[in-house]
Amino acid sequence: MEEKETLNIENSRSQMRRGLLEFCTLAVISKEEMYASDILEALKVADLIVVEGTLYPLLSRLKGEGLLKYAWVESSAGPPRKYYSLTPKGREFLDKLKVTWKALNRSIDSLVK
Amino acid sequence: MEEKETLNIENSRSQMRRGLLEFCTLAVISKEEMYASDILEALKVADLIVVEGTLYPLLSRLKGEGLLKYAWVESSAGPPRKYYSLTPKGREFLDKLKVTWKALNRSIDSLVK
DNA sequence: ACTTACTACCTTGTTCCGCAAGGTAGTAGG
DNA sequence: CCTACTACCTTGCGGAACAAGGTAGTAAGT
Repeated sequence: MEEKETLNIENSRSQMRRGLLEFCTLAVISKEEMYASDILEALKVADLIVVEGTLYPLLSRLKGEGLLKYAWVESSAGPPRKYYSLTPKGREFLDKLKVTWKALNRSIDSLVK
Repeated sequence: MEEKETLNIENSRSQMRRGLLEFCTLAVISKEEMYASDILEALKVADLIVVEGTLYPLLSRLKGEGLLKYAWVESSAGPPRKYYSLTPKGREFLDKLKVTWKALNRSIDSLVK
């Protein structure tokens, strides 16, 4: 029963990352059109572990909300890929999230300092 | 169907705050013993909206994990209050979360910049 | 040309957690 | 004594991350 404790910090870390995924996903796509594997890689480099089962539904949701669009692009090796990019609405949304992020940052720093 | 969009940014903001609540709650309690209303107030001041229905289960969970303890203190006006404080284990845990927070911060800044 | 490996898409079921709403009980004041 | 207030807590719901599993197109070896 006590070995849960070592897992616990990991759980808390996941919780922290949670909710930032949407923001980060939009942020990486805003720099460059990407398909799912690119996005996973970009997030992984920034230590934000995500798995396919999380990303695909997220991308679908963001597309459904009109924040993202995609284009099929044939790959030289393998099946075709969906390359995602931001819609104008997606860019506006990302800008708002950036503001939110900055504010949240200040709030938390004031609590933690 | 389209009026969801105005709600959407609020939803995303909540998602961002999510996962940071545990961290912030421990952080405010670490500065000073507090009971639930104090904690709610402290978080509200930092623009982290939380409600009772969120906080009570969280406090119970953290107590169950041995990160918090509490002492009953009689109030001059009203029912007695549970004043929470961090256990030694809670302090260690909070320190780890601070490190996590800093790292997360850097990661996200690198994605967003 | 057929089988194997690989890549890329997506779905299902579980679990966790925040939240809205509602519920209990002790204290104080008219 | 009864109404208002404060402080505790629980229940039911919904959203989202994740693990695991599933489909299908392409390529490469024999």
